[in-house]
Amino acid sequence: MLKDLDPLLHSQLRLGVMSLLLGVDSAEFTWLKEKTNSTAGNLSVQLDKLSEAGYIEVVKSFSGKKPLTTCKITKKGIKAFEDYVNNLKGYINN
Amino acid sequence: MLKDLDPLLHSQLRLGVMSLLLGVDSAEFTWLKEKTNSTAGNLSVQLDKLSEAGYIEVVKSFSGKKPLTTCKITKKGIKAFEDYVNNLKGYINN
DNA sequence: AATTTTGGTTTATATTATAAACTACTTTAT
DNA sequence: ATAAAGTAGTTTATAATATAAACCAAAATT
Repeated sequence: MLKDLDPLLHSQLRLGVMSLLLGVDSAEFTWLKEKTNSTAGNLSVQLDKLSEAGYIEVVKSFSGKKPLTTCKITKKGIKAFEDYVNNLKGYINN
Repeated sequence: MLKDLDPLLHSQLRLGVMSLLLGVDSAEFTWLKEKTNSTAGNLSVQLDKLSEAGYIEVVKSFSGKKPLTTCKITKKGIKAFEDYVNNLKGYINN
């Protein structure tokens, strides 16, 4: 039967972020912004949501004197992503 | 690169409807309601949206004296679904 | 020293999803 | 015959979500 899709992941931008984070050790805000083609505001909000869900870890530091936001997917995030993909397959495979 | 996902299909209920319709010649409202586990109101609204986009065809008739709503996916709908799935793969494969 | 750029956050608005309330008719029970 | 319950939906109000506009602080550029 059709399983429910995690609403936190069923969002183009958040799914894009998670997909990108799966492929790297960690990623900077500006890199994610470029890769996802999003606005800074939108990305900021969505990163917060993923972070509050424990799907990613966000570290705010400085690169010299400029703020630097770095994101990393968590174990919980990887699991959620895998579950999401598995459930999604019920919708798209056949 | 990550392609945009058709917002009309990127919705659990509408995607579920389309997925179900792909597997049958046509389907009744009540069958879709059961299979998708949705409320009648929500389903009604989402079927309208799919219909207005030309992704499905909705025929309202009678079964004896009871109203009968029948849905069928269109060529345009099949194409949109296929495109959606292909774009989605960019997010979930790797 | 004014302007632009960088790297964001906050907040307001537009869009979307969902459920509650309603309509219209039918069937069943009294 | 009529009241109550069921069927098959639609309309509308509300809750949730996504998105962008406005903003902030510091740094770099002209």
